Amino acid sequence: MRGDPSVLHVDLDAFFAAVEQRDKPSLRGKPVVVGGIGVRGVVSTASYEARKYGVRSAMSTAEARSRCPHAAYLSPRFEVYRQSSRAVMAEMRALSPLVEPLSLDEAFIDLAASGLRGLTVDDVEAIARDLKESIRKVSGGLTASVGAGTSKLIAKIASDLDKPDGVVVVPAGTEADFLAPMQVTVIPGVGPATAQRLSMAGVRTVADLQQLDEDELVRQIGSAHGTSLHRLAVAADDRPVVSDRETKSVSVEDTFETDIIDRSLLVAIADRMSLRVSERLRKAQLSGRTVTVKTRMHDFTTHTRSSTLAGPTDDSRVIARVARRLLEESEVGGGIRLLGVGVSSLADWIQDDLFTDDEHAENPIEVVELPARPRDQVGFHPGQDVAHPDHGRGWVWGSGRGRVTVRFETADTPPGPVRTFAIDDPALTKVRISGVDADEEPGTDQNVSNE
DNA sequence: TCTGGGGTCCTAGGACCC
DNA sequence: TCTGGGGTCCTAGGACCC
Repeated sequence: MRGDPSVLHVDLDAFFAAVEQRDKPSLRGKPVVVGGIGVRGVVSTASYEARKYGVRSAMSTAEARSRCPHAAYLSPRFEVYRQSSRAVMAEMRALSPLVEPLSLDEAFIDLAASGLRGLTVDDVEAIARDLKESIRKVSGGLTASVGAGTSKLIAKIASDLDKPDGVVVVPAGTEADFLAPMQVTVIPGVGPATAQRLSMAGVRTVADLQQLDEDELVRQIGSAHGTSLHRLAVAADDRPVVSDRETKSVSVEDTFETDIIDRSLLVAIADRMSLRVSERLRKAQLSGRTVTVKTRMHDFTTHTRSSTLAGPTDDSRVIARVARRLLEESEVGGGIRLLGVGVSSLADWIQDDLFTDDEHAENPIEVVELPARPRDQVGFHPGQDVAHPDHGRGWVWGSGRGRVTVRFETADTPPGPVRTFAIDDPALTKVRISGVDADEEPGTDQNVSNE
């Protein structure tokens, strides 16, 4: 354990909402809620003005609306948040080369890695205030809260104590006493289920936890969790700050406004998800061997099915074909509220031409507009790709009674808006996307281990 | 007014191998 | 011919985080 409080945890205050208030002056000083705005939406971030009404992260947007009807409800603009996040992280890296981002709005900084030694509480406070000032400058006025201590655990907990816009430095040597009076749930990793188990053993505060025998703790909550929690309770935390953590999985999922029973629609959605997963793998220069399909039923029970290939792939057609097979094996029952496709067992190298298709690798998605002949307008089926001059590219969600419903994709909110057209609307043209076409049999079966 | 989307890590059982 | 023990891989599910 280090002797000075040289681990910093930086947390941007109400990040998504703060960015929206920064960019739209009319929202400043007013309640702002960023998250899913549909019927099954959930709050990502509430501004401090909205929190006064009891609006919280992870709350359903419906509940947020009933608590604070006059707030502004906004869909997240991830690309904008990513830009600000990059600028803020760059300021942190100017302070120390060892920065570990935890999400867009949070990171650890190890000051020892920049050669600073024997830092006093005053030194660290001054560094933290300078950092907050430079963050404010590069981000157009965003505030951050900073915690500092001799370990990640202490820094993380400290950053939460004086939000927003605060600085809390915990002196070396005072860590166990600092933690003792707090609820066990302040320790990251102790959620509702663990708290419930601990409570049955009479443990509510960290002080209670400090008294508990390690063997007893392991019996209550399992070996890995018990051992680490026993150490964290007495502030024995030597986890290093690690930059460049490797990605372990890439996935896409979507909760539908209403449950879906139609298997052909589910297949069309799974194909698109496979395409998006493939695009993200390629962008990150990754490939993976295990494809997982996730389904959430109407009653919220969640199932996963996975299949591991003989070698890694980033090919949308291979991913889609495995996803389809896994989906076929999945129960649809009374309807599915969520579908997801993911790839894991990642390698940072890509299986070469032995198994993948050259032409496809170079042209992962190609959009070809077909001429709009009247007879092309009939026979829209779920998943059929279409284009519209005013709305861009989209795909058929459903059709019937002379109308066709199209879902348009936008860069920031992938499920995109849904619009309905007359089935003979000449502006709506059919489009073909190569890549995951149901009728193309790619014939790379040797890639699938258990076929 | 029911519960997002992107992840990480852990557990447990079965297959399979030595 | 009644029965081992360890290691690794795969699958499924669950807890947790932001």
